[in-house]
Amino acid sequence: MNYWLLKTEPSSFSIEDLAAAPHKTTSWTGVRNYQARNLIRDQIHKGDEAFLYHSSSEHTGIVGIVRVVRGAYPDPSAFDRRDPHYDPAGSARAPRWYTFDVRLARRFKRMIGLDELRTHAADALAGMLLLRAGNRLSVTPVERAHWRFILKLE
DNA sequence: GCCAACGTTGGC
DNA sequence: GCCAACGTTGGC
Repeated sequence: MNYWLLKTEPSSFSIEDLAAAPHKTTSWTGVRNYQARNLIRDQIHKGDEAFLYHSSSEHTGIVGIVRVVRGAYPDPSAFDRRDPHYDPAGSARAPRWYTFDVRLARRFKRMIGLDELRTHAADALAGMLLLRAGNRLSVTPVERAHWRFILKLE
């Protein structure tokens, strides 16, 4: 089983939105970055767990945990002309973009802020991709040791 | 294949 | 809103 970190902008989709969704489940659509696509398509599997991270907001940080309930399948939003993430380059036969489904496992009692995570960047969380300067990848793997350490911060 | 221009991400 | 860091595009 693998661990991940998924970024979302709470102004467009927050953990509150996920909590209110049917079955507390959503499909993680709209990823249009090849590196993230490859992770989704090749490495994210049913049963994996991921931190949910709120980015681009007043308070940025990890707000909870989701579980992958369905592995990769072609992202339908890429085939929808009216969708802002529509991409005519793909086809049903040769899909370019993938999605997967997650269900809310639990919300943290408190947000573990980016600033707090950074205080451990040189030791316990050394090498964590989220903390690397200039990292913009919306889907990143999380090392098991980092995962455990962050859980203890809560 | 190079690289400048452009668009996006995301912290601040 | 600013801007640094990236990724993508497209001319050559």
